[in-house]
Amino acid sequence: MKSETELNQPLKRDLKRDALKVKLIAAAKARIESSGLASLRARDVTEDAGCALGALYNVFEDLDGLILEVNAQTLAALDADVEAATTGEGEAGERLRYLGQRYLAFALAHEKLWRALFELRLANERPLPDWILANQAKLLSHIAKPLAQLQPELNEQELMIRTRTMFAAVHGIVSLSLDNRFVSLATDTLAEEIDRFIGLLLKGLKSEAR
Amino acid sequence: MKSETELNQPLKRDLKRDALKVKLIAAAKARIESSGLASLRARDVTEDAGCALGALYNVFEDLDGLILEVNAQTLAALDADVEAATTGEGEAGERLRYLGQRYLAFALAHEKLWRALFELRLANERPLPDWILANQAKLLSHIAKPLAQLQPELNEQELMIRTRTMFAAVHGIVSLSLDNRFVSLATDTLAEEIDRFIGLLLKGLKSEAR
DNA sequence: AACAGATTTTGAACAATGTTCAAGATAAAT
DNA sequence: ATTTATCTTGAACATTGTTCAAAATCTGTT
Repeated sequence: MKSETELNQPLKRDLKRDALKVKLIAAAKARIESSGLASLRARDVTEDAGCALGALYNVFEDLDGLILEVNAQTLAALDADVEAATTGEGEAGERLRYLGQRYLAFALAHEKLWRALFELRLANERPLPDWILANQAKLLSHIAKPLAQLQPELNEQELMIRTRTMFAAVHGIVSLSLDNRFVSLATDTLAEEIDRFIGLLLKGLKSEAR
Repeated sequence: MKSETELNQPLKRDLKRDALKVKLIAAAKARIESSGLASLRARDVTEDAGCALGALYNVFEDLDGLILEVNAQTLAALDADVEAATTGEGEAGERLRYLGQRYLAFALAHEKLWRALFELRLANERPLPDWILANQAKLLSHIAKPLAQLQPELNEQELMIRTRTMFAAVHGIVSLSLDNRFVSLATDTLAEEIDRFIGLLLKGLKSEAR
């Protein structure tokens, strides 16, 4: 009635459900990648995935739920991309500069998916799910590690705040540039500018440290 | 046929048209201020302004056109607010720190209107109108002036880029903080964090200069 | 195998919303 | 006053996210 015998193999129903979930996420990701989040349509996605319109609402709470899954994958990809920048050896400042370049490179290479991370606004103040917050925290930890080396006197709370500030600053530069808001810039000039900017912060930190 | 006599007083038609424009902008501004850009509705605005739904499309190209006007007013208000930070005397670095505080204060005081500046995404890559770009340039000039004093060796092009970078960084910090307002810092901690951050940049600049 | 109960799938229908347009109202020019 | 140009109106249209009742499918039991 409620489930199969105690030690259970997956039900066929659940397999289909999972398969559909995967197909829907893939379809949504492809759509966002090529046309951007703003033009994502429930009908397009379900057609691409080969299911009925209503099926989306069996598998996800709503369209936002589906988008969140795409964003989770994007965050995971960004994390993998950035991992190399902190695992490598090298001086902490160098690693931070490299992180900045990686972040810019990812944003340029997957612009529409990357933008979707920040464009999604959940309705009625619905909070982000925990697993997305955890992914974000993991990303920030890649900045926190070298920063902690540069500023060993910071306690955990302070380190978190400085980390977030540093990320937000670089993100702001990348974001505003790709928006073409205010002023626009060639991409290699942008890379240089970010490197110079992080270098400036590092100089500031060093002159603070002594 | 096409217009009244050569030296013309304003036509009654144009007066009405202008009055309607003003009322629509005021209504849209009030709606955004209280509920945010995302929940702005053409029907709400026209009802508030006391005109028919279709009238909006006589006066503006579309709803985005109306929003652009609200954003223009917000930019103008921000400009007025920030003006004091650069006209006052004081060392250039001090002025930049003060600018950061002003920017944060404005964002906090007019959060929804301020967010609308960046949330508006024009359809099909329609470019921002020139008069909005000019407003933005004027704002940036308030940063450029003290920055030029600190880095007199920069040519105009470089100065513009550095200015934009500095704005984008501070904007990123403010923006991300207000986005995560559940997890975020208390507003006075944020103010301190921004001041410290700008101070760090200034330290970097000084150690560069020598 | 066959049946009954539970679950899922489907797509038509609904509600919300930006935009258009033809007809009536108003203003301008003659 | 009459004609011509323009504006105003709100019903109608197109697009979209979401729901729901009926049909299809799956699961456990006999």
